[in-house]
Amino acid sequence: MKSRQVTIIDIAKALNISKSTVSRALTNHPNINPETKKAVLELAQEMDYQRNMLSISLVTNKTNTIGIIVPELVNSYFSRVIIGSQEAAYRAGYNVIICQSNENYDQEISNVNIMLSSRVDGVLVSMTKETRNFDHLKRFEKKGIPIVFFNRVCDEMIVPKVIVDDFEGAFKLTEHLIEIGKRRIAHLAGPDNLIISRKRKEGYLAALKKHQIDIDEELIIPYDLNLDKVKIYVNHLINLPNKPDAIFAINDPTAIEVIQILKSKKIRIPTDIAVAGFSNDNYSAFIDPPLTTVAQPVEEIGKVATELLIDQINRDVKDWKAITKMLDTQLVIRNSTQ
Amino acid sequence: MKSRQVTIIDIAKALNISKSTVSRALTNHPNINPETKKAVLELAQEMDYQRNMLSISLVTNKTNTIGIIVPELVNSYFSRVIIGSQEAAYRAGYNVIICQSNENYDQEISNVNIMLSSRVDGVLVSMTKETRNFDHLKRFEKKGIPIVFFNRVCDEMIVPKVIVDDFEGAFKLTEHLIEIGKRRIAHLAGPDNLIISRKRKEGYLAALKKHQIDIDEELIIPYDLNLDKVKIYVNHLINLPNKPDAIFAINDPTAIEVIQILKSKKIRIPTDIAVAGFSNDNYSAFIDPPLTTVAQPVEEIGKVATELLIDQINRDVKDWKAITKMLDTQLVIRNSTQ
DNA sequence: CTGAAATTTGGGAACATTCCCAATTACGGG
DNA sequence: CCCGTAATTGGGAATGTTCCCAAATTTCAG
Repeated sequence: MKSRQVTIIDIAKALNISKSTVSRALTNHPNINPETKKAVLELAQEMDYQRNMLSISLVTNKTNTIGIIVPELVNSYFSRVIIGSQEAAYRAGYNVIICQSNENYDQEISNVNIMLSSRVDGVLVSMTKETRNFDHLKRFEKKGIPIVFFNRVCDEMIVPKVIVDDFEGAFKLTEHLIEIGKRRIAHLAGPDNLIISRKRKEGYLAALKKHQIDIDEELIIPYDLNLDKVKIYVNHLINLPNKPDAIFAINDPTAIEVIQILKSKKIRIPTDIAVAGFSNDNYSAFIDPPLTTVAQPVEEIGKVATELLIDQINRDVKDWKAITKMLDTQLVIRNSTQ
Repeated sequence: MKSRQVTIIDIAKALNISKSTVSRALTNHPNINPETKKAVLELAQEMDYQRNMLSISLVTNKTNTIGIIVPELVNSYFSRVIIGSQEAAYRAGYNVIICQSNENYDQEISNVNIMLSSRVDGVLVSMTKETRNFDHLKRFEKKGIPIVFFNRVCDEMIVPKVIVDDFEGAFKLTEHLIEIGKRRIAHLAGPDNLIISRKRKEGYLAALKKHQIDIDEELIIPYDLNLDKVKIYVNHLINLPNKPDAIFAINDPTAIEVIQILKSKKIRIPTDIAVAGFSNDNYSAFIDPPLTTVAQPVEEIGKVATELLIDQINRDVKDWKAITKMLDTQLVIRNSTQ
């Protein structure tokens, strides 16, 4: 049971002045006698007054808070995006509230409601892997609350988006695998409704095509990003009559899981099977063998998305701009492929 | 520029009833005609009404929000605590706002102000490594806002705390190093003002004493947790005339850094020098060689701390209870020591 | 039918603040 | 010393909601 906090009215009464004057003193308003201001400031300090953002937000219709909706936090990718975002937000005087959808569509809807009732000034969203209907996200637009997508973006909505060049990253990576002599390159692909999954797969296919390697559908496994299933897929792949000599996983956690499984079966990496991931998560360099992957500027994504969002917040609805920023990736070659 | 949102008054006007009635319909108040309620609910849905938590919090003097102040987020330890906390908070109907102090005392003070002006119902705090004065944290207590410490706790304040048995963890770990035949065990210790640093060091010393190994002060290096300095200390240690045969680092990130440095110098782990850490961060199992460490139930810490906090929030100030929960650790032996 | 009780509704204060407009006070030139 | 202007202050509406109390309406026993 929180006790009542000090208000400007308490200060006003104590100094026998009006709350308007106290408000002016506290907000650097020009129309105030410096002496009065000094007295107010001193008493405020002494009483340990803290302004109540709730009422300020209520009257100004601005909370200086942005919301972030991510599928999960255990994944280091989203944590890092949040770190980048928080920093940019903090610098611009914004707070951040974070909601996890746990890759669950209904929870994403409930997250939207939380953001709406908290009256955030804008939201950053990366959708769940099961989101196929976007009505809940369109509610932000309808209410004039800017939304910016990152990573898992929504094609249907014309709003700012921050992504990386997934096609090119996957292309470079696959080409690298070909260059080291691999020919039967398997791909643990992501769910087809996510644009990043499709782009990465397209990059993979384009590289094979360029090097005139026949596409073997058997080597392309659509996978729902549930790590528990990786074992099944890897087992399936290595028991194929014509088994792969490389596995390109949709992301680093998956690739690391693949490595663990291959190691447990005494399959040599990369001699027997090379393994590569995507994202360059912060421990990918340390695992054994170190993982070849495609680095994304993850914190940068959070930062850019947040800056885009705050810019949007400061515009009038009719001046909203739907820029899509595509950031570059970088191939990071480590021992899992050489 | 956010546009005006739908309010209960809009609904009231549309249905030609009073805002009180609308409020009752929306809050499951018993004194309302079911028909009226149905009409209100339907219209609210249709107009996409979302209650304004700002005004609700203002009148109820309750935000259903807890604040978390942590030194940093890059560290996987704190991220994991937050995951545990968020889950427990969410289940109890609380939102979470997170502030990073970046291990900086002044920023911690500013974080306190943010929490105070956001009128959080309670706070979870893990202090910076430089915090030696606690006046800013005592302000919460003075204002009747419950505070719960975890990991880096404050001795001076009699409030709930959640810690792990650092002494015992360090003791078991050091004993393990002794059992595998190591005698000159170095310790990269944390800052002395942090209780966890002291406890871990005491555990280390107690194990040496139990096995009648002389304490060599030269092997105990107080270190400020700034990873960049690890290289200097490791270099110093391996250039000692009587160099160590094991290094026990205060935490996993430090231990991993130590491993990288030793590997770069072609020092064999664990044959020449064994390495151990503390926390069992989520990638410690994957590095090469896999790191021996002391596992803490990190998510559990966040969960327990949050539950303690919410319990405290629901009590009257005079019924506050200052329980300290000590959770158990577990020695995880991996190849970096065998 | 009547009147009392029960149900349902409305009005308005309260929450802490900002901001506009009006009122008061201070200042300075003639 | 007076009056116009500038500086400073106060009053009160507004923000969106809850909740108390009173008013209105309905229900039903007699």
